[in-house]
Amino acid sequence: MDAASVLALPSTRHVFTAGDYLVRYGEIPTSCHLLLTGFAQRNKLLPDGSRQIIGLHIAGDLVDFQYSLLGRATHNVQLLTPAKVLEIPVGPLVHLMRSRPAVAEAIWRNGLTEACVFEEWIVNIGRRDARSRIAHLFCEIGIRQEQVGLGSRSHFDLPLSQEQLGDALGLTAVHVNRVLRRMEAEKLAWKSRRSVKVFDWDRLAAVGDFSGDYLDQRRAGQGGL
Amino acid sequence: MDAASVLALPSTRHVFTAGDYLVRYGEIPTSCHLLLTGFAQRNKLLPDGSRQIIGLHIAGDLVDFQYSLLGRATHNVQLLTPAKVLEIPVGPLVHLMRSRPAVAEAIWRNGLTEACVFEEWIVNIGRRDARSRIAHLFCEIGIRQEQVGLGSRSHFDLPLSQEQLGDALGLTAVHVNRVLRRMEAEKLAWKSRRSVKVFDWDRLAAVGDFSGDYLDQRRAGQGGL
DNA sequence: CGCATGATTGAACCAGCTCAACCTTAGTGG
DNA sequence: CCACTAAGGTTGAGCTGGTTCAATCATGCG
Repeated sequence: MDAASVLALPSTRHVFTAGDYLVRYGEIPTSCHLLLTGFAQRNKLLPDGSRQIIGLHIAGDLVDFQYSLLGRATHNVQLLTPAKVLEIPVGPLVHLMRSRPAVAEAIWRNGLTEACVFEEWIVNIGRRDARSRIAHLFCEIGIRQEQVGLGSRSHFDLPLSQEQLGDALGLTAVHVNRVLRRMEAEKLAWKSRRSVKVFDWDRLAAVGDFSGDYLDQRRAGQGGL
Repeated sequence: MDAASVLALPSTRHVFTAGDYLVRYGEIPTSCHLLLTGFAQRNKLLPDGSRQIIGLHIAGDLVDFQYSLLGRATHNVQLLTPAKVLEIPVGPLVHLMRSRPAVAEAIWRNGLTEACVFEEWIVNIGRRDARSRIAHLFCEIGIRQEQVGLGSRSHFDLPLSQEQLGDALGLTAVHVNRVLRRMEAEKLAWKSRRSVKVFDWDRLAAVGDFSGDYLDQRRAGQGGL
């Protein structure tokens, strides 16, 4: 199994608390992180102090391998919750990928799926209103967690404050709050401190213009991947 | 040379006109495209008919290789100008990558840089106002073209209509127009039909909160890439 | 010359922001 | 077990960047 061979690499286990950094902007990375439990977030800061969250990670995600191949980190990676993390030196992982193409291709496909998520985020932030953005994000996270066996699409963890939700969606915490209240009143979905309950999945997906196709990692193309 | 070995693959040359599709949403890709001349754009359509451009390509870009490894295209790729395109079957390219790790790694690094551009787009659209968004995009395209020897950062081609500029930046054509006029009056930059003249690069970069670091492909990390 | 596409401008409107106050909740220390 | 506190949620009021709609102007092209 690919996963087993990654886990067999030299690595160290760490326990972090919410808010801890896995990677800081500008750092030269020497290792990457496999999130065993908990949630993480990648973000960039702007000169005026505002923040944009550019991606979310759930347990099982190999958080920053791709980026660790670049000379400098282009963003921060920070934990949203206490978490257990496996820290894997980049060198051995690259070596493993060279010797086992199947591993390389699995990791690569993983990166492709991530790119598809990026695309969706751009569309979401660029062209949808607040309600649709929130709905789309809820759908994405619901499906991703269902895929790895954490909760179901109708009830799953999402430990983001309204402020952080705003930072992920290009919105203000105040506005997120109002829209969340509205979505509750509409019986679409309900967000508590750390989780989401979806009352009507089909309607939520329609509101968010969500199609989960792009999250399916098993799609294989011509190239033999 | 890596580039030479890619060019030595079986491939067919095509000449397209502006607006032609290289890839359509939902298609099953069997080949990828190297843009020899001209400009291309990747986009997604929304149910209400609006469009979000999620990336721009200039001559020299291997437009959609990464995505051709997925089962179905997740977006459209369309030409902005007449263009010469090399169409390369995916199979042989994957084979080449397996037999020549250096090629694989070059292509991979290329994909990483693209991911960095994605990140910046999310930040741009999510957290910057219209003037900064436009400034940032101008800087990005200017540097990218300078890198490959097409024009200079102070004067380069950018054959996007104001409508298309809006679609790339999450704005309206009308608003793009007004902001462009303002930027001209401020002697920041001037956009004609098909090109951009930058009057004051430093100020433009400051307005767009632009740092070109992320576009540098030569950055190499620990992994030997 | 005539047409089509894109640029420009004005006016009214509104989704989302800002500012500021107040409320709730979950810890924490005693 | 309770008082205290800090972080985050909720709400109101006023404002504004960007949108919408619609008309007019420029331009390139057959």
